[in-house]
Formats: sequence, structure tokens, C-alpha cells
Amino acid sequence: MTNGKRCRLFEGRRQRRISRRRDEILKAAACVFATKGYAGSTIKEIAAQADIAEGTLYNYFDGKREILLAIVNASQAPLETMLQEVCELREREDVIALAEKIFDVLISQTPFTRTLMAEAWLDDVILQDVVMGRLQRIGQHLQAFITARIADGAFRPVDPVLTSWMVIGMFSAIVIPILRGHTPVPSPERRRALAEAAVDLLLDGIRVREG
Amino acid sequence: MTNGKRCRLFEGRRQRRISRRRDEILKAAACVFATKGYAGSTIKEIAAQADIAEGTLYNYFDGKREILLAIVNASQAPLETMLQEVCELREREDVIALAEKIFDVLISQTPFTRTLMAEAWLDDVILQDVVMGRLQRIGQHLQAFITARIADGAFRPVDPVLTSWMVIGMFSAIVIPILRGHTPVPSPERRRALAEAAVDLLLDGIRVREG
Amino acid sequence: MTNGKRCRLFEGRRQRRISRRRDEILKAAACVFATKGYAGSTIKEIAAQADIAEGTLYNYFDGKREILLAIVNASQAPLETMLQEVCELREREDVIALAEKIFDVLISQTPFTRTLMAEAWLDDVILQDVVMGRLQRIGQHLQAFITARIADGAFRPVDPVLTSWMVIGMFSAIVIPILRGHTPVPSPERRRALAEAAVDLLLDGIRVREG
Amino acid sequence: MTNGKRCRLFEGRRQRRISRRRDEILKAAACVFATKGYAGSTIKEIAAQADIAEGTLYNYFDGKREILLAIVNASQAPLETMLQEVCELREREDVIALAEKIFDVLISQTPFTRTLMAEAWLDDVILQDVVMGRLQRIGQHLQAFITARIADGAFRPVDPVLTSWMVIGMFSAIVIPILRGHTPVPSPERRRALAEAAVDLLLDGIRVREG
DNA sequence: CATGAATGAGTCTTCATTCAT
DNA sequence: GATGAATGAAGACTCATTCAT
Repeated sequence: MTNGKRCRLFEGRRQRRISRRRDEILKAAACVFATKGYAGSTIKEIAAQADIAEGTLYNYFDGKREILLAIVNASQAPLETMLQEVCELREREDVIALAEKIFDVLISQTPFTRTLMAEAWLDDVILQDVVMGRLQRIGQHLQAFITARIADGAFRPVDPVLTSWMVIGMFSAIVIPILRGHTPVPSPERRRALAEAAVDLLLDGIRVREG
Repeated sequence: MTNGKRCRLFEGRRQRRISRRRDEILKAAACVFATKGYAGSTIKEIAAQADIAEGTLYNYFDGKREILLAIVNASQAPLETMLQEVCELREREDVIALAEKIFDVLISQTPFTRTLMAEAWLDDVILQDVVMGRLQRIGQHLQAFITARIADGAFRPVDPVLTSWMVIGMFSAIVIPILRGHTPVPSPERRRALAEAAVDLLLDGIRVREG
Repeated sequence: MTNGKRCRLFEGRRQRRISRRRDEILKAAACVFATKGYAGSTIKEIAAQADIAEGTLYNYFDGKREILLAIVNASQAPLETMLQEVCELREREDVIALAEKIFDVLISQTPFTRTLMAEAWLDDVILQDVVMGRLQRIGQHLQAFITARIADGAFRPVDPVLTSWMVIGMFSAIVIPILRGHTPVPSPERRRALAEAAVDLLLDGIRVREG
Repeated sequence: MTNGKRCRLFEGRRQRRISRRRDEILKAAACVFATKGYAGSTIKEIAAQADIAEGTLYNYFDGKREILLAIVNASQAPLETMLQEVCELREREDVIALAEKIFDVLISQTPFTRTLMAEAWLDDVILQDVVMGRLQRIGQHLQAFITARIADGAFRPVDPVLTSWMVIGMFSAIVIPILRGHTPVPSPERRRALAEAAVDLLLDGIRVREG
């Protein structure tokens, strides 16, 4: 008798195989959800996209809704990893770097982000717990930056919350058309240029300095 | 049958009645689509919301898809009316006024706007023909304003297209949470304050003027 | 405008039509459940048996389970009506008459009874709330009869509960093979003969009177 | 491969191991079938109850249906063994002893009996070949007893077939609620008392002897 | 032999659309 | 025109069975 649980040396391999397959399914589902929406997508399409049978899908997820939630959660990790590397924003350059990193993360996982954004328009849980949570996470960095610069006299005494929110809006206006597939994915150089232009606009406005 | 075409004097009244009923249905459908999404809504819900029978709905629209398209088109008129009143943006005040007007239009027809925004994430036709069309329509005003002020030396030589796009992003960041129901609808005074803050940020940035 | 709710004179007719259709579906479903069991039956079969489309079925019942419960409840009414006519059992003849009536009721609605009996083996709710409830209802009559006759010295001092329960078993042994389709449905004369034989056995036993 | 047929000395042990495992599976399956019914049970549940993998089950049985049939057949052996020990019913005591033995056999293998009874309502093969077969087997003993006692003048000239059938009904009324889990399993003393009460009722009826 | 992931036919249920009243 | 019952195609999900490891 080889013992019901198989040799433990193989357990790890099995777990990795399951994990890999789950990721494949999530990726396939994200692609389908991103273009047809959650309610407009079918399990059949997702299974076809993942190149497995419909029933197999239920060996990895409890149902359609759980796939959506797994996508939402999976899209959290890369952003979180990235944000933890952000120490403190001190200079113009720091903000540009942050913007670039966020661009990279969002665009590198486009189907996940797109699924998230589309569903946040309809699902209050996703809006509150996920999208708003992340935006506020980013907003905290920006607000800390703004507040500090106001304190040291470099910035005018603007409302940090409102301002950070509008900064997020500015950057969103750049990222969303790309995510949505309306604008082609920009080269890294172009991304940097966009980030710089946005930050410059933010810092100095468009009006000519009268001084 | 008393007469094939009815008395012509009553034709107008009949047309108005039909038109009124169509609007009621659209309004009801927009409310349902706004919260559940197109694919997640049912004809039964829409009919219940409009307080008519399901079959009646098909006397006014060819099908579910046609209702969506009618909503999309119906949301065009108010914005268009408003934009036609906008002559030329010359001053800070003009831009603020434009922003306020757009706020008013979008928020006064929240269910329509929300349906539109949610569906634009999924439907290429709606994105291209409707949402992008309108944003470019607004962008043209902004770009003309920016270009003119650059020409007369009031503005720095920024890229008008990119800048106008980011301005739209800033204002979107204010409007979207309201439309989405995340932020309560602001009072007219608050709206004006928000518009002013955004325009000021746009014009002068947040950095202290060194002059 | 003919007023949304139609003329009230037609409401009654509509209600009757719905009620009639519900009964048809219940009858069809009972036939299917009786031979294949609840879990082994499909909505498709029931719909085919009732000669309607699958979807139509859901206009009359919330789901498969609700059909089962409706069958169970529908089978209650005839028995209840019958039991309410039973005044008090006084003579041998009264008991025979009761047995005959119960035979008639159970057999006249065979598919319902059979569905009920088969499901009571699996479903605790049906067993407790329905089958046991009815058996106890009948048992009460029998116990009252037995107790009264013991009191007036006609019966030996047996345990009324146990005895009534065994009487039910005796009669069940006659009815069940008929319901189950193992024994052909007996003629009214034969039914009476069976009831008489059972009651005689019950009253006097099989042993020869030694007196 | 070291040898095609293994050492013959070990064949018997292997057969016993297989047989033991089959019995374990049958026991597990009977428990599941007894409470959920055949159609309502899944292979996964049975495998879990037997603490083996789903696939393993197919090494011992050809499919779900075969497990049911094996349960039905397995429940035959103990009853048969018991019935072969019954010589001839001569006295009241013999009948009581038979009843007690049948109680013991049925209750000691409750899940098997229950599966059998529930399925006999739906499956004609099981009803005919198995349940009716066994009841007639028991009935023969009873009929022989009754016929003999009529012949020697101890019993009245009742119909032996009908009477034996109603006796079975009486005893069923005691056993079924226990099997079904509605009545707690009675102690051996209580079982004897029930058997005695039933036989007494059967022999002497409930009416007071007029002699 | 044991395992359990893969499969896809089959189940219950929903819903856009039609049509007789 | 208004109604809502009827329809059946399509969707999410289940499960008996197979088979590679």
C-alpha cells in the first residue's frame, strides 16, 4: 500500500499544477469578462478560451461569481507589491516614477484591470472594497506628498484630498483609453513623456508665469 | 373600422402620446440598466419599472438592444443643446461655466449617463460613436481655448490635445463618483467650488509661484 | 383606455384558467414522480406529460421542489374532506365504512398518494408533517373507537395506540400493493369484502372461539 | 512482471481482501442511498463515506446501478439464512419467535433494508424479484401455519393468503417506523412485547370472548 | 490497484420575444 | 394598443464515468 496521500514529495508538485491551472483559467476568464462583461460572458466561452471542458472549470472554482472575485483579488497583488516599494514622494521625479509604475502594473494586466473597472460600475461590493480601496491607497501617497510640500512652502495651500483626487483623474484619463483598447499601448518612452507632461501640468499649470 | 387613418387633427396628439410613452420606458430602462447593467437586466424588470406589460414594450421598441441604443441616443440631446450654447471660451470664468453646465447635464440625467459609461467599457460601438464622440466634442472647445491663449501668450506652449484630455480627466474624477452613487450629489454652490478649484489647479498648478 | 386590469368580470375566468392549468400540471407531475421518484424525474418529462413547454411550467410553479410540495398538499384535501364526514365509529359497520372510504380516496388519487409514500422514505419533512400527520389523524378515530368499546366492556383491554397502529398496518397491506401497481385495482365489491375480512380478523382473531 | 497469476497461495487472501472491500463499499453506499435515495445520491458521496477515491469504486463495481443491485442482493443473504432455520410454525410461540427474528434481521441491516424499501416504490424489478419474492417467502410459512391450524380445527376457516398478508402488514407497521428512523430502535424486551401483542391480536382479536 | 482531474451530456432555470385575446 | 401566458434556446452547474499517473 502506497499510503492514501501519495508521497509527500509529490504534493508540492500537485499544488503547483493546480495553482498554475487556476491562473490559466483566471487569465482566460479575465479576457472574456473584459470584453463582454461579467453578465454577458458564459462559462462555455471561458472554458473554450482556457481550452478546457466546462466541467473542469468547476474543479478549480465554485462558480462564475467566484471566478470574478478571484480575478479581482488576483489583480490586487501586483499593485500592492508595487506600492510597498514606494517609500516617500519627495521630488517631481518621485511622482513621475510612481505614475510610470502604476501605468506598467495596470497595463501589464490589462484584462484584469478592465474587468475590474467595468464591473465596478455595477457591483457595489467591488466598487467599495476593491476599486475605492486601491484609489485611496494611492491617494494617501499623493496626499502625504502634497501636505508635506505645503508645509515646507513649496506648494500653495490647496486642499490635499481634492487635489490628489484630481491628479488621479488626470492619470486615469491617460490610462483608461489604453486599457479600454481605444488608444494603442504606448512605448515606455512615451509613457514617461506622458507622465512628465501630466506632472508638469499639475505642478505649474498652464498659465504663463507672470513673475 | 370608422376610418383608416383617424382624423388628422388627432394625429399630432397621438404622436405625442407615443413619444411620451417611449420616454417613460427609456427612463425606466435607464434606471434598471444603470444599476444592473445591460446584460444583467431583464425586460420584465424594465416593464415593471415602467409600469406596463412586457408585451407593450415591444409596441414601442424592437427589442432590448434597441432600448439601449435609444437610451444612448436620448442622452445625446441635452448635452448637445448645452454645447451649442457655448460660444467661445475666453476667460477662466468661461471654463468654469462650461464645467458647471456639463456637471448639471450629466447629473440631471444620471441613469442615462451611468448606463452609457458602464456600457462603453464593453461595447465598441457605444465607445466609439457615442462616448468618444462627445468627449472630442467637448475637447474641441477646450483645445480651441488652449490654442488661442497660447497664441496670445497667456498660456505656456503645452500640447493642446493632451492637456484638454487631462482636463477632462480631472473633471471626470469629480463627476464619476457622483454618478456612480459613491459621493452624494453636491449642491450647486459646492459644484461651483469644485469647478473653480479644478480650473485654478489647471491654470496655476500647485507649485508656489517663484516670481 | 380599457383600464390596465381588464374588466373584473373576466378576472374570475382567468383565475379559473390558471387554477385548472395548475391542476393539470400537478397531475402530470404526480404521474411522473410516482413512477420515477422526485429525484429521478426531470422537468422535461413533466412538461411533456402535461403537454406544455418547459418554460411554461415556471409560470405556474417556482421550481421542481414546489411542484412536489404542491402535490403533497393537494393530496391532503380529499382525505381531509372525507375524514370530516366521519362522525363517530360505533359499530363494526362504521369501521368497515371508514376503511372503504379511505380505500376510495387513496386509490382515486393514486399518483399523488404514490408520490407521497415514495418520498416519505427520503424526506423527513414530508414524513413528519404530512404522512405521519395523516396517519395520526386516522389513528385518533380508531383509538377513540377502541377506547370507547373497552370502556363499555365490548373490547378487551388492549393498548389503543398500538392496536390502532397495527390496524393501519393491516389496511396498508391491502392498499399499498394496489397503489404500487402490483395488484390490480379491486372492484367496489371486492373492496368491501377486503374491508370486512380485515375488520373481522381484527375483531375476532383467527383462533376458534372456545366458548 | 514477475509472474502472471501471483502465487496461488495468496489468491485466497487477495479474494478475501477484495470481498471485504466490496462489503465496505456496499455498507457505505447503503447508508447514503437510505437517506438520499438512489437518484439523489452521488458517487462522490458514496466514495467519501467509504473513505476511498471515486475511481477506486469502479475497480469493485461496474457503476452506480450495479452498487444498488449489489445492495439489494446482499440484503438477501441474512434473511435467507434466518428463514432456513425456521422449521415449522406450530404454536403461538413459534410465530412470535419468527417475528422477533425478522425484526432482528431487518433492523440489524437497517440501511440495506431502507434502501430496498425506498427503491421498491420506484423500481419494478426490485419490487417483483426482490421485495415481493421475500414477502411471499415469509407468507408461505404463515400460510402453511394457518392452513394446518384450520385443518386441525384450532383456527376458523379464514382465507390463508389474505390473512397472512394482513399479518405481514401488522408487523410492517411496527418495523417500518423503526427502519425509517421515526421510532427509536426498541430494546429486545420491547421487541418481544410488540411481537406478542401483535400475535395475540391476530389470534384472538380485540373483541371480548362471549363464551 | 489507488487516485482524482478531465470530460461533456444532461439538469434546472431564466428570459427575450411572440401572439392570441 | 395593451396584456401576460407560452415558448424554447441558452446559461450555470452537476455528476457518472474514464484514464493518465
